[in-house]
Amino acid sequence: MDANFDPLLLKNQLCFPLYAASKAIVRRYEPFLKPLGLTYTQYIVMMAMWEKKRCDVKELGEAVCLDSGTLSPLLQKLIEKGYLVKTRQKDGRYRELSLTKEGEALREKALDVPSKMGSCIRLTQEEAEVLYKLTHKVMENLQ
Amino acid sequence: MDANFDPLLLKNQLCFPLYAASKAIVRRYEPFLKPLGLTYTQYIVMMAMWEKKRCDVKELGEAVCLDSGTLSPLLQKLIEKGYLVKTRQKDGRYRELSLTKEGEALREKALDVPSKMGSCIRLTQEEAEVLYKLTHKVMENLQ
DNA sequence: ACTAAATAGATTGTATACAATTTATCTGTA
DNA sequence: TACAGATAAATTGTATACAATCTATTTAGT
Repeated sequence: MDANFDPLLLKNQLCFPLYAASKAIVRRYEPFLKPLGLTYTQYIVMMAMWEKKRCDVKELGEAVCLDSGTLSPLLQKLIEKGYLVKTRQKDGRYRELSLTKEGEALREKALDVPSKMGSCIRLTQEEAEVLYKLTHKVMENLQ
Repeated sequence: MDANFDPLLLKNQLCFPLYAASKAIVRRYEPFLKPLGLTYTQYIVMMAMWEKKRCDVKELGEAVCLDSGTLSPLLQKLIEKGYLVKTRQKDGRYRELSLTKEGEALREKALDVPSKMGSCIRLTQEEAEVLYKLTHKVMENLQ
């Protein structure tokens, strides 16, 4: 460790560019998502639902890394937009979320969002793979 | 491109793990920052101020990638905590931000935060460097 | 069956984020 | 010197995030 190394300089931070890049990317998504009537977080939730078709709030929260404090009002908005429905399950503590016809149909309109974003980000295939692996590793390793 | 490749599966997303990792890291910072009376965003702003000593709101915003809509109320909180002061400049459109004695002193208490976080994240030196470079590259390339 | 502990989801309170707008001030030009 | 346009910062409105708490329901032990 260099005696002159300042651990509190912004340019010496690892987490700050991660945080800034994440925000910049979310911001860049918005024009592609606006025509679908979705914010980025709503889009993530819809991706989880397109995959699962039906699930409870807890399972959804684990898939998208959000707690009920964030999900409850966000799901309410997706229900009001007509993309999801929420029903009570036999075990009255659970709610079952499922896609409406409109929610299913929205997937078609979203199909080209990933490739549009891909060309905005402009990483090589290899760089993207390394970044993918490292961010997953951060999530797994964090303690 | 594999015909079975589904671009909308969460596991095929590059941005989602970046977004999730960023949030997880910010969450992990909080217990280290709580004793300093700072949130993560406030800590980023204080790092910029420890480096610059004095600057206007626009320059600070560029350093930390935040706009005046986020900074105005956040700076107000740091001023109320006694870490910063804000004064009018000759050009009345500008405000000069500067550190108070307490703001300067806070830096000493923050010195071990980076190493504490480093051991939470548990990447090798090389992995950290690659991640650092790739997140910077994303910021530069994004268009 | 009764009830304490556990669990799922909702609510509350605080703090970001950021687009869009507003306000205050300054600058360039006729 | 007016004054239109530009610029910095603040405000407004909407949407997250998340810790902490609350409510409804179920489960386990007796």
